[in-house]
Amino acid sequence: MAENIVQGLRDKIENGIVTGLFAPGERLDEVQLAKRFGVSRTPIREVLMQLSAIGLVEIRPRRGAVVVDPGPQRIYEMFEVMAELEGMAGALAARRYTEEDRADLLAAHGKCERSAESGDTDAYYYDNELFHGAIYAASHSEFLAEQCTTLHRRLRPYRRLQLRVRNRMKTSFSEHTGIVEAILAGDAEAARALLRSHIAVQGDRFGDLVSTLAKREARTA
Amino acid sequence: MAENIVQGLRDKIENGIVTGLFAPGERLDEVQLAKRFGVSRTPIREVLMQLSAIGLVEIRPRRGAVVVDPGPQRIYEMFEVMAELEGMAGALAARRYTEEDRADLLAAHGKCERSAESGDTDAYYYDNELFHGAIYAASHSEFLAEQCTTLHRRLRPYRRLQLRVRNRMKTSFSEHTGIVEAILAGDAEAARALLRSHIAVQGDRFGDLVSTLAKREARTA
DNA sequence: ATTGTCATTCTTGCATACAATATGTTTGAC
DNA sequence: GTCAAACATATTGTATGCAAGAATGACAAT
Repeated sequence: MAENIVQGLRDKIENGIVTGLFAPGERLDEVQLAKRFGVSRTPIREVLMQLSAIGLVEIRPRRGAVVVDPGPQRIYEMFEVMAELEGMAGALAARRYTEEDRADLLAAHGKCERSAESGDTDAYYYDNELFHGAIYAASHSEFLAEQCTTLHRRLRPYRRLQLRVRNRMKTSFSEHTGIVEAILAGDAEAARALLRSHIAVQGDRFGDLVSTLAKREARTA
Repeated sequence: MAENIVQGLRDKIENGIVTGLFAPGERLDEVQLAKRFGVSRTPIREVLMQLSAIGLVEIRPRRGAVVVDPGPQRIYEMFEVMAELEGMAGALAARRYTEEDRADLLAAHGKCERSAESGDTDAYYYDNELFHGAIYAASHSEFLAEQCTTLHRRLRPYRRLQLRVRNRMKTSFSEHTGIVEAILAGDAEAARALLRSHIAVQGDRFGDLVSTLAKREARTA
């Protein structure tokens, strides 16, 4: 019974938020959650504080915790920052990647190819995470990798929504190919530019995102 | 007696870490802190978890919390990311600033000028924060501003050290001038480049940082 | 009928008690 | 004399209890 309880709970609740089990705006009652998971309120509180620090929930003094519901504007901003950080990771990776990094990157890219062809969005979603993780690792900046991973996690639900847009998966994969080429060619600025536009929610994609959000909003209301 | 207790404690302990009252690597004993601040262990634990989520302390299961001691490598990486984010904020600010932003930026710049001339590093440190805050605000990206502010806080102790290096304050101020000009001219890429090199710990400055860190290390040991 | 106020209830926030684990020290055996 | 094992102690992790504040509902007054 190490702190595993808290850790496990954190993952469960975080996952619940990410997958929509806990809807944005929903109130997270401490005793309810405690009963639900068969623990006391203390670990629940600690989990909620952690999630609050990450920005997934908001704790209003004396008024409990609610799942944060970032508006389209804020989600756009988050993607904007993510694009910049990923671009940076790509640029660093292009300059610093080792043989090992190269192998990992190609392996992840291969996995993405297979799941893209099979049309399995869930598989692609997972392999896509691997792919981006490989880039973070190749940047050889631990801090940057952590920042990217954290943001990636926070954006998880919205990325998932985006994959649903028609053809987004195939497009995404073909963008990956260009990114891999740029990195392996050691072209830092090309890698940066390609990753930026790969992540950024630009043009039509912003509209797609907003409308998908609206749909989900309607469903939960 | 709202959640002020936890909030107040968080500021106190965070500040203690930042100012060196709690040295890097120091163990943070829950009962000691509880006695010291006249509260029970519960709020202390909550504070420690929050600081852990921010990355200021590390909590090892069953082994307590210690003040994180990032090595030079990691500190360098943090500045690297900060440089990129500030550059981004500057670029956005150049495109989006309003009349109000312009006034705030110039005001902050003026304050920096006065404290730089007076040679007061503490005053300059504070005004410098205002200056950068004005840029974040002008970027009109709340999320980016939050990220920048958080990182800025984490890097606080090292920035302070840097100001001690001879002439750094004057150099910093003259760099500010260029940044202001680029932003107000609406030149996004110039603003980005100038801010990047303003923040980045490049060339000699990395050596300065490491040696200053080593000095401090020796002092606390 | 609507609105304002008061009271009750529910929930959070802090403290304290209890349980479990890790670490350090001591003792015994080889 | 040294190493290992066991026990004791100290410290973290979890539960529960108690108090204070906020939300909700009811009742009364306009």
